[in-house]
Amino acid sequence: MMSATCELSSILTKANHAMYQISDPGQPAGSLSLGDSKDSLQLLTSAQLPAELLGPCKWYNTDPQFWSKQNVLEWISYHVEETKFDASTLNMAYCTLEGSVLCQMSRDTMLSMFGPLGDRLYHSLQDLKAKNRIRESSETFQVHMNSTVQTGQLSTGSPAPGCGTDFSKPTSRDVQSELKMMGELPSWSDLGYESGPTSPDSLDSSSAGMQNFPSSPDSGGSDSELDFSEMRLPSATDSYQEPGRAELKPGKRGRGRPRKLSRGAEDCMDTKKSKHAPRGTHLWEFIRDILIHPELNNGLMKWEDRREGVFKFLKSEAVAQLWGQKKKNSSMTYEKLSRAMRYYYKREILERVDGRRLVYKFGKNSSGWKKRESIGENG
DNA sequence: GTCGTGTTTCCTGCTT
DNA sequence: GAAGCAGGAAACACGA
Repeated sequence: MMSATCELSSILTKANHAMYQISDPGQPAGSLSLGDSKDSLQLLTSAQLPAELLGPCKWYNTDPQFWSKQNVLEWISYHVEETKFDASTLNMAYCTLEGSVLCQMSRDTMLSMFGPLGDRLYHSLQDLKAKNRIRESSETFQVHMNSTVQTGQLSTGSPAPGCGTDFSKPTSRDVQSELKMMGELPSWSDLGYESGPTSPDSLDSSSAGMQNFPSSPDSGGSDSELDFSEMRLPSATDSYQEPGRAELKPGKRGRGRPRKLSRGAEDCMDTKKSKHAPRGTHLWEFIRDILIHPELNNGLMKWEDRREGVFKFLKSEAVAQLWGQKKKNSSMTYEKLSRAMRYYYKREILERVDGRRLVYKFGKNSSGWKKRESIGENG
């Protein structure tokens, strides 16, 4: 029971990680590299994604017959999230079947395997099979049309969900150039969380070379339906001086967090804020998740004493940037992150480790980092 | 609208 | 001097 929960949680977490990956790694000097990460996680559960954003998900656009285990996992994770299904009741072995195997199953078989979720999964599978059959034939038609009429952007007329591209949104190039301006900024692809073309946005953006723009949820319900507008990185104009702040005496600012842009201005930039956005994973969970995936965290952090929950930041700023990516806050720094970490002392989620820089320890109110709790993880 | 929570931002002072 | 730590203060986002 626990293991299934943890595993699925970890899967969802990985999906979450995929979300952070916002550009192809330019591999700046000193940045992280994992080598070939093609086989690494490409999970996209899209918990908060409306169905219409799922079009570009790899599994969505692939005939279930050809689904890899990864696709199957993504698909199941998506439905788990959508239905708020208790993942602990799932047998993880069933979640990593090949698509071809899945396709041969009867409804009853799926019911017995996935319980109440089986029915939904079965119908979803049937729908997707049908959809992909239709699409294949329409694509064949479209290829023909493209070669005949060079429109550049020939609409199929019945795009997959999520195809309603807003081309006014920043493209991957925008994002990437912003990233370059920021200097080193490891993304989850750097960490091995290659999201691949599973992103709901990636379909549309593929024309701009944007294959890896994941979206998605968090393990705990995410704070985000990610899209380009939200992943926007700071431009020169973004280092905002808040209204009112400028009126303070020069050289010295007032205490406290400066006000952000006015509502109106904010809305212009970020229309999605109005939607309810469940809280994302907390910082400590984010940290924990990095730690319990040592094969993927690629030297960002390490355990000093796994049993005791003692860990160390190896690339503090990189972790902060990653956290910033997750929170869509490109100005995140280790200093700020560490302040948030220090708030955990009071709540005993973290404990102080005196005299050691960049070293923290999980406290009694944290969970999921112990080996037993993070089944399937090493470290 | 209010409140609580969980940050985020900035600061000062201290330590390594 | 730089980086990191500690913690105060205030702002902000979000859910209840």
